[in-house]
Amino acid sequence: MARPPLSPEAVEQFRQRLCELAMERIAEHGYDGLSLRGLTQALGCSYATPYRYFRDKQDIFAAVRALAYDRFAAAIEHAADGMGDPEARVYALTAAYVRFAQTAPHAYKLICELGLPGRDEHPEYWPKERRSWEIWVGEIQSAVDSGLLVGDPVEVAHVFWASVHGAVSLHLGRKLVLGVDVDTLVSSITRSLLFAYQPRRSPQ
Amino acid sequence: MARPPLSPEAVEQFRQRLCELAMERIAEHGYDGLSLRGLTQALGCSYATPYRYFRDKQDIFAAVRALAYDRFAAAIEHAADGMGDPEARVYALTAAYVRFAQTAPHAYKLICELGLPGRDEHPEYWPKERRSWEIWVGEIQSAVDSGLLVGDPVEVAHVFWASVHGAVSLHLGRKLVLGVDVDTLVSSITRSLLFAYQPRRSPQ
DNA sequence: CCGTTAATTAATCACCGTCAATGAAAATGT
DNA sequence: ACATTTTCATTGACGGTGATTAATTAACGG
Repeated sequence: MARPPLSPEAVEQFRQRLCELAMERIAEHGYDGLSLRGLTQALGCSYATPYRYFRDKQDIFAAVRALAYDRFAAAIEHAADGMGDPEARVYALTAAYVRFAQTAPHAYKLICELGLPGRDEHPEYWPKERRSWEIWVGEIQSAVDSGLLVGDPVEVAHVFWASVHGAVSLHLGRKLVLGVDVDTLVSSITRSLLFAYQPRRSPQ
Repeated sequence: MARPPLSPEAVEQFRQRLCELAMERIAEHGYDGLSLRGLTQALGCSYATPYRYFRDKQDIFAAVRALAYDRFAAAIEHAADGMGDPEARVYALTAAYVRFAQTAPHAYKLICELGLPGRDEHPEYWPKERRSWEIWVGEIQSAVDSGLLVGDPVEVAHVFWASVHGAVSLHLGRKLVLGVDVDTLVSSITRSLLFAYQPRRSPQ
């Protein structure tokens, strides 16, 4: 005999919409550059409305981070599905990494670029960060198992990750010199590293 | 017959001290996270004092950026001086890059990590950014000229830069998995890329 | 209409950049 | 020694914006 509470779907929909916009604004104007007032204005609601869906601003940040982590993991998890050739799998993995950073630069910056505060205080995201890393190192592990690469999988995974991330980072920061695009750069990096870590008779 | 103005050295000293602190705070709390009030409080002076040494807040940002760029260029410019072996020169270059990021992480973040000021809005720093890049690509050019590496120097320089920057970026962001340190990671990367771009009989 | 919930508005408190007014400091001329 | 003059630095105030909460209004189902 009263107005019914919002359906859980409606709640989730609002949270999703807010997180999406918040993610963009954080990636563009930095962690401290997000204001509830500007956010709600762009969202078309009053600046007190989010307090029905989130405890406070910190809670919004937490939700945004969770969203970004989940998307990143999903983007690279099935990148190499259906590919039999080990080399093609590695190329697909690094290409998927770049594609994610290009199609969702805000999410990528949020994860790998901006050093978000609360990283040490909020350990609830350690598992999500760890999962992404395990997907990545697992793919490198398969490449080693298949005989495509040699070396300690963790070390090789770090080298690949650092190099690809570096290219993506420079691209997002507009540091790449004119005429160089990130796709060919990552392709060159992948090819070079595949060559460097290939199995050979006489170790270097 | 009056109180003499501050000596240029004293002025420069204050500006230096302020820029140093501002650099730290910008790297930690972001470009917009710097407040004159907190800055001056940590500096031990009143919040109006900086207006004797800088026009406004924008002017402070300009000085901080100039300082960071100059230090970076100086750090890598003479990294390979006195080394005759081309391979040793490349190792010295990447090692100097990492050492700068470790000893002056705030300056490094300001230059390569936080892309906030934007070289489109503030074109006065494009020359400084360009100079650093020219030092880097010049060193790679020498390696190509000496026969250590083959390929387009600009492309090779990008690959080396992206990879080393990626390792440094992950290190500063505390993303490296426990047990992996950035020095050995960059060493591995340098070794791998030197191997990948070495001259060989049968091109890949 | 009533009760309940959602959403908006108003209000509180804190902080920031900037500048005018004010006080302190220091060297010179007497 | 003292007053004067120029410069330095602090304080206080203003206009603006931020987060957050209390009070108010609108929306909906019985």
